[in-house]
Amino acid sequence: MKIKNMTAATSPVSGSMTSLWDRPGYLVRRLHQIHVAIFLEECSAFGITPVQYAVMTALLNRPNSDQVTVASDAGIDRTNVADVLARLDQRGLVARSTSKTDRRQRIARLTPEGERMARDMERVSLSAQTKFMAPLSAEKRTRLMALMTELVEANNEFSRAPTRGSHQPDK
Amino acid sequence: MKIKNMTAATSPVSGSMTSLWDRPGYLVRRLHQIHVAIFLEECSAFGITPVQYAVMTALLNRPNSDQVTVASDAGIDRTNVADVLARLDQRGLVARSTSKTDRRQRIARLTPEGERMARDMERVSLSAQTKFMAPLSAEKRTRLMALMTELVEANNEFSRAPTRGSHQPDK
DNA sequence: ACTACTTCATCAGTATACCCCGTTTTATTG
DNA sequence: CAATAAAACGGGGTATACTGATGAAGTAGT
Repeated sequence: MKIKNMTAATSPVSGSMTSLWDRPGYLVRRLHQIHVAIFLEECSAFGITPVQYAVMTALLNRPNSDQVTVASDAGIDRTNVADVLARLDQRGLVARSTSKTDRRQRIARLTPEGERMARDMERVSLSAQTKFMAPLSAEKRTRLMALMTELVEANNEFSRAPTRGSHQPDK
Repeated sequence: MKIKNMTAATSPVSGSMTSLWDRPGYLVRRLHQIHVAIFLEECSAFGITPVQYAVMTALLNRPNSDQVTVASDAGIDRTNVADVLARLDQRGLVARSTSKTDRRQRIARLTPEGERMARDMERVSLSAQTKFMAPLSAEKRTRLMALMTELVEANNEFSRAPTRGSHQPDK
């Protein structure tokens, strides 16, 4: 095909010529896009999306959580969690009930099938990670993970889905 | 606030206890989430989303492109570009017409208002970038950008919206 | 106890992002 | 040149992600 460097030829633009590739937001969006594509391909046998898997993992680590807790644990918007849980419920992977101590809360937990599937998916989830990070050397992978973690932690408050909990015992 | 390390206390889970924070996909998703939130806040006066801004930038750099070219330049799915262009068209920021040389193609270009807004947005776009990357030192910012660029380039093929062009004259 | 505030959930609405499928138009090939 | 392949677009469908509003249930202040 060879369509290379034709921007300069066809662009009558004057000054800045800002490339999208210089923008962190563009790179982050593309990275997200790529990861979702790889994850869906690797996990096509399960028909589970990355967000659904995050929710299932959150419920695996802390069963019987209300929706706010799940949202916080999984880093997902409150409103969205309800939709995701409804889909998982409909597939029989999650069960929901009203809390007895606080009748506002809806408590969610994995069904036996859901728990089994969550554990089974660990393998393909790992292979998706591996495939995603494969182009980088081991050292670069470690550095990237550290930088992303630092940036997410520092900017946590800006998201509508801030995690209130701890992923680490906090040194 | 101080809600720390309550996972271990409430989780009856046995073996693996995989934290979401160890998964690159989770970090990438959160990073994307956070960036969108910051961008929308900084650019609230314009009412433009990150994707819409990417499309406008693509049209600024290469006017009169068909939708496939815009999709490739902006790193967006083909189907999605049509929706975004329709919204920008409706707001009078973009004009569309059928190509004379290939009647399958719909050619898009910025209107004068669209071009003015795209240029005006450069300032707020930059401040959104700055705010997003602020928690990292200058050196770390550079490293992160380099790592993300490398990973996007290497994994470009896996995305549904691979860029066919070049952001660099290629070496 | 009554009011005011907060919290949890839900609904409606918008935008992104992708899929599959079908139609039209162009390009290719036997 | 006709049959076939390929490309561009659109429609229909699903899932994520967030805003704003509403209502229900719990908490706190007076």
